[in-house]
Amino acid sequence: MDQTVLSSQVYPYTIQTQSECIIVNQIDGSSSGDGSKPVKRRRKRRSKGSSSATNEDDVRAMERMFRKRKLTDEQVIMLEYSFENEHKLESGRKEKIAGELGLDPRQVAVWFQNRRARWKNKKLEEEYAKLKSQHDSDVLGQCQLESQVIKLTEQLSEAQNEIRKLSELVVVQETSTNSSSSSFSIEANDAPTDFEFSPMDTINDNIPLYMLDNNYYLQNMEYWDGLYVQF
DNA sequence: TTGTGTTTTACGACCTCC
DNA sequence: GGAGGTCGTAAAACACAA
Repeated sequence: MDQTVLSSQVYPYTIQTQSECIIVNQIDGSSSGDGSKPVKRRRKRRSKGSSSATNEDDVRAMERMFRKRKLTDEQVIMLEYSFENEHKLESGRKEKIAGELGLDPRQVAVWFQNRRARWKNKKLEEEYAKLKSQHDSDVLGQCQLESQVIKLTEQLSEAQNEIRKLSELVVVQETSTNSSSSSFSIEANDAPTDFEFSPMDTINDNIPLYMLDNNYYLQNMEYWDGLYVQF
């Protein structure tokens, strides 16, 4: 840890302390200057723009870098409290907070910038979780609907098979009946509407037949594939 | 103790607004 | 043009498992 810098908890750090720090590290790179743990020499930040930095710029950058240290719990609590009230930081407020907490206004500004970034990330995570939950729920609903479709399709298929069997049975009955004295037809080209049936006859004494338009129909019939068939 | 992952502090580059 | 914003990133500080 950078003990030389961290020993000063209140901004501004003395230039002397910072300079000592810089000098010690520039000369040695392995000592903090106070006999404590070695201080890692910080890598110079890469520059996106022009690389024509002067030595003065380097020194200033080093001084700025060596200011870094953790804020105290009290400072963080007060900053959080302030952030709760207002996420933006106008100039007067920044100066006021900095004065109250003994921080550099620049530190307050940076803290708010970082805090806004964290807040935004948190919001994004919450939004993502919400959307994911909704999506999962939708997928589940879709699965349920699809299984329902499969089930109903199977039922429909079974019903169609049943209809086909009964249709064939009716045709067989018709054929056998036609060979005897009574004759009737179950065929129809159009579905009759608004009619009333009354039992007129039976097939094999147990299937009732109904008369309409001089044709015989079975009980519980439905129009199916050009025929009236019973269910 | 050390390696590693996460959080915090700080900065540069770039953008917008007044 | 300056102040203050976001974004991306460096590096210290910290937590924690091995």
